[in-house]
Amino acid sequence: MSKPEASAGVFAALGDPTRLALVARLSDGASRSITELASGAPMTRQAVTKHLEVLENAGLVTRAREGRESRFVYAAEPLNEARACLEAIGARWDEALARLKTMAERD
Amino acid sequence: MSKPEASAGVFAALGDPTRLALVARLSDGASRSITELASGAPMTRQAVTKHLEVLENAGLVTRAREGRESRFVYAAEPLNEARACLEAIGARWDEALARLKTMAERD
DNA sequence: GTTAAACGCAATTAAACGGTTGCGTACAGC
DNA sequence: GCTGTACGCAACCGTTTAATTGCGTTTAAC
Repeated sequence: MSKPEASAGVFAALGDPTRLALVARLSDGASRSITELASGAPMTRQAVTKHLEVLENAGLVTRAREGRESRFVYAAEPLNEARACLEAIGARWDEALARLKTMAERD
Repeated sequence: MSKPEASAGVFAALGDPTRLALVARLSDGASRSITELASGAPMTRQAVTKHLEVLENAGLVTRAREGRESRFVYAAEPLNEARACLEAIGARWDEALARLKTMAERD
């Protein structure tokens, strides 16, 4: 399982447009090399490399060295935990709304 | 609706343990003052104030001035959009898995 | 074995972040 | 009207972040 605090790291990793786009792009399950991911991005390959390292440290992505290139693959668990975290917060809110509604009807 | 890039700001706001805890705490619908939220936190009231401003700018929280105190209330929409964003990514991943499974069974 | 592609490493820079401190202001209560 | 509470503002500081640049290394391909 996961403490809510552990998800903060995942959110921080997703909290950058470039990285969020990288994750979204990789979520189709295909593995991609760094230059492949960097082509079309408005920044250097090195910058993309750093973003990928951040994602890797957050566990959102896995690196596999193949010959002369590093290929990255999406990893599902951390994002699922983050999603569960948001759903827990949303559920708490929904229950609060339900309670308010009940109290309003009780008038 | 929302562009995926818009959710990055929400993730960035949630990407700090203190702020994530604040949001979780406020998700019960109750409004709380700054000192109320700062008491028990391992930092200054000013630090908490800054975190609340970040959350407010991300739209995750709403401030209402009441007399001499600022009370903060949870706002649901941005987190729901962020949740939808994560679900979209997860769904893409699930579809990819399903495709792989189909191809494996086709052998 | 040269060459060019794909990458890693290190230094550097500007800006943003997280946090503190000090001080001034608004306001509730006696 | 005074006093103390709850804030807001602004300066400041150390650290982290995002990004660039330059250079070296590995490896595929001819």
